[in-house]
Amino acid sequence: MNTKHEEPSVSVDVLIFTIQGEDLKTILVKRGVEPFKGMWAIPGGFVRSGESLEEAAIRELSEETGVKNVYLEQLYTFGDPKRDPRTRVITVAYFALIPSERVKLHATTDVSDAQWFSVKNLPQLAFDHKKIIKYAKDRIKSKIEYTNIVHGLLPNKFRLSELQKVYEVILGKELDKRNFRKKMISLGLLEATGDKEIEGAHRPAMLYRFKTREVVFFD
Amino acid sequence: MNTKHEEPSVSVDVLIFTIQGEDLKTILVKRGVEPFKGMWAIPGGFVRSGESLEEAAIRELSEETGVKNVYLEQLYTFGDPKRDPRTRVITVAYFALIPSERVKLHATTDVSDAQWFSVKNLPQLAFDHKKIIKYAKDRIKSKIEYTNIVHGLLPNKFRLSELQKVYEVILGKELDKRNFRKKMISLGLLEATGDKEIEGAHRPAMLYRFKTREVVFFD
DNA sequence: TGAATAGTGTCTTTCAGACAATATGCC
DNA sequence: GGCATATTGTCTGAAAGACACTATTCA
Repeated sequence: MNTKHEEPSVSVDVLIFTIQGEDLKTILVKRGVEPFKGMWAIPGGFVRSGESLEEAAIRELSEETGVKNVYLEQLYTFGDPKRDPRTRVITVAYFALIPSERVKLHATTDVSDAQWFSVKNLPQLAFDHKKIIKYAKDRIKSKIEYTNIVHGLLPNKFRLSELQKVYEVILGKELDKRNFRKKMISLGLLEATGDKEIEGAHRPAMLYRFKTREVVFFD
Repeated sequence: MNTKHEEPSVSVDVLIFTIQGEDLKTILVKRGVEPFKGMWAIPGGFVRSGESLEEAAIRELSEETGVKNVYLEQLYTFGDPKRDPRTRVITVAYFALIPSERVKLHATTDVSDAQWFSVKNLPQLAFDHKKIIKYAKDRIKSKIEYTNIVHGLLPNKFRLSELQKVYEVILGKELDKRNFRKKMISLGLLEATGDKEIEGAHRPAMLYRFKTREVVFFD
């Protein structure tokens, strides 16, 4: 039997998400090299010899944004032989969630530009990256319904109305305030900090935090 | 910046599951080559140059069992640099579900043996395969709760009591017959075939089938 | 008629969802 | 006092879960 295999290259792509205002946004980089030179793409790079896939993802994330210690999850591995028109590249996609306050961008050497884009309004994308982003959106959308991963998108302390807004943006629909708060409190994953946030000419809000930043499944 | 990357090898491992009696079982092969020669392992092999990951998984599945057209899903990609003690191998794990009636085994060239094992009673395994099997069990366990993938473990027509047994084996607990049937029927995914199965000295059971073998999410 | 599995209904509790008024702080 | 956001409870309907008896077939 033929067990020959020409070795494919393996890359890691990292979808970096945050919430800004009414939008779920993701970082795209303008490619400085062929193929698809000049087009927008998900940040990524090849896996180095000593590093694990997750380490590679953390490295890419750090190169792109400088942030560390954020929520990171393996999404899916895309390996269609024609997804890169030149050579065989299998890519392991990860997604990261970062709080909007920590949003910065680093310029890196092999990209001529990097920018946040609303996922509702994406440019034309290199490779199969459109499909990958859709896959990530679907994963996040379903997973905030039965886990606490939303903590990745929020600062340590937050108002319940901020939390609700994140859900509304990701689910793409408005939620009832009373039912939302009742549900969130009853899950037992939040604790009131005792602090209040004074933000304007109105009643200040109690600040909450997640008891744990570990992933908890509920339902 | 150093973008050098020594190319890792990429393999596809396929966890093949079925229900037999009271057990969830999976196929393991005895390795005929180093590393871990003589130990049991999940069937797998290297991805060939022209084929997609899923095609590679289908090929492995077919080599191992001869079955085609079964439920197949990408599980996770394992890429720790030390998971293979000799060379760098990144493996994309898939799992397949096959109905117990279609259980057969093919001997293949690079294994000296292949056998079904209850996942409750596994031998020592090569590589990180113990972890991979646990990951698959957890995925199946959670996914039968909100999708119809259980159809992959059943023949076309089946008794509701068979269906219930599959759930009980995978979830590891007994279920109430009346509530189970009420729930299954109410999901609207089943249809009565009109046929009955006569099996012994007792009332024959109505046979049902899934309206579709596509994956349907519920809840 | 006995053995074995199939098939069925009610009650209670829990959770989701609709819905609106009062509270607090700053200006 | 006016403005802006925070905070809170009730009712209803749907679904989950506990629970036991009758039906059918064959030996």
